[in-house]
Amino acid sequence: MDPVLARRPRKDTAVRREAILRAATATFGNRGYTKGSLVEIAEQVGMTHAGVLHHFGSKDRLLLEVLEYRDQTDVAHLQGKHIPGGLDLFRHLVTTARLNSERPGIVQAFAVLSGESVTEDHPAKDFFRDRYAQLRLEVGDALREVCTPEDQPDDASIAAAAAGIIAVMDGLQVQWLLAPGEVDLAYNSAFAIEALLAAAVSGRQRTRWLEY
Amino acid sequence: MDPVLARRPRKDTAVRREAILRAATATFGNRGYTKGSLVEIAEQVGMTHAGVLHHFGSKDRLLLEVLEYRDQTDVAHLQGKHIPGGLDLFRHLVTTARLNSERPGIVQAFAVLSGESVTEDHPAKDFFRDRYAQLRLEVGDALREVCTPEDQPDDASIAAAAAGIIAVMDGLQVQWLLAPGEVDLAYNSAFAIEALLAAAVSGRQRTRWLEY
DNA sequence: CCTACCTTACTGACAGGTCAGAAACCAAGA
DNA sequence: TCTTGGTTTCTGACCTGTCAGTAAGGTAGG
Repeated sequence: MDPVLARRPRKDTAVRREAILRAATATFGNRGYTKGSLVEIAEQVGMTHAGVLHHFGSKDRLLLEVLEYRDQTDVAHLQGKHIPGGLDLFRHLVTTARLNSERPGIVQAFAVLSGESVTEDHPAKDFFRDRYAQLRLEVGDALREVCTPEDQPDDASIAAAAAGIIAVMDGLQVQWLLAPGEVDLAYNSAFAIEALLAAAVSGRQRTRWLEY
Repeated sequence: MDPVLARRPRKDTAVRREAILRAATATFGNRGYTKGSLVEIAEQVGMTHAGVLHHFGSKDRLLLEVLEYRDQTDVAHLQGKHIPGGLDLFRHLVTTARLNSERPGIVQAFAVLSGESVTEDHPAKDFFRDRYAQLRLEVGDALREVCTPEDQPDDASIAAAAAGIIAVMDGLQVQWLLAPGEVDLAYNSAFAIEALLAAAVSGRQRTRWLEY
């Protein structure tokens, strides 16, 4: 028996699995991972929950595939499928914020799941830890790229600004999801990113307001 | 029968209820509200889960009392039990961030619960919506107070800076909980607060890096 | 003909909530 | 002081519902 010919999926299986991933994104966003049930996900694609388990094995694995699928489709719309560097990265972040304000479903899923991920033994804990670590590195590199080589900020400022930029985007999403009419996600994100960018770049000559 | 004399609690009931609230804070922080069970909370105070329900009526009501209890004890350590205004408010925020880095339990509870609160029909949704709305107002007022009366920033900048300051503190907490060794909660919070403060105050004469 | 796909049927675990009653408590009356 | 009666506190048993996961079987595609 040919092991390559064996266990090959049927032709529209990929489509079916994508439908499940989208349904799971919606359900995990609306209800959270713990409360979101496989039955609810399965119903959206006209299946029983056992059918979903056939495709993904377990609820944990489904969650991880949902997160990877989101990351993958997020980069897909970028030209070159590659996150830019330097100032372009910050322009990309602002564009992403604007784009996000048109798709509350995905934003909600990520906001809910990243919050849940800090609980004990959460299946997405490693995913978010690694994701944040990588994002901090990329944003930090972009910050250094923006500065002139002879006037580089110290490492602490770079690290603080990078973590802050990522943090403010996440935090604004939660406030926006709770009160969409009161919080302008795109504008506020842009404002905060620029503020942190300026603080890191202007470096030592900026005026100090607080002692810390 | 005198309705005042009737239904009076016993003398150490308040102590018992506080113990339950602390246990619930720990459990909701570690497991989340949905996954955290009344049985686990009850065990920490040497009770059955029916005993907990006797005191708080339902799991939802317990959660709300936990949140109020946290807010209450948070203001208690302030002199005058009153959140300051002007520059003192931002100093208070930095102090709170430093304090928070010594009590991961409470930070975790708030991070997890605020994330969960954006899900459908979550019992803490109103709490967090109202809390953020009030915080934005207070921070916004403090920002205006810091500026000179003749050079007030526009409303959009005030709103963006206020929401951003709150957002960055929340977002940093999540990153810190996931990787305490890699993220300096206190320093990064102070850096971001100062950056946003500077951006709002310096107003129109600041250099622009991004178009938005 | 083999196997991917999916259903039906089922299990065991665990959840929050209800209820009757035991026990400790506490104020008021004798 | 002793008793009495109502009340708070809390348990143990139980109910109903939900959940992820498993097993077995059928069907149809390749």
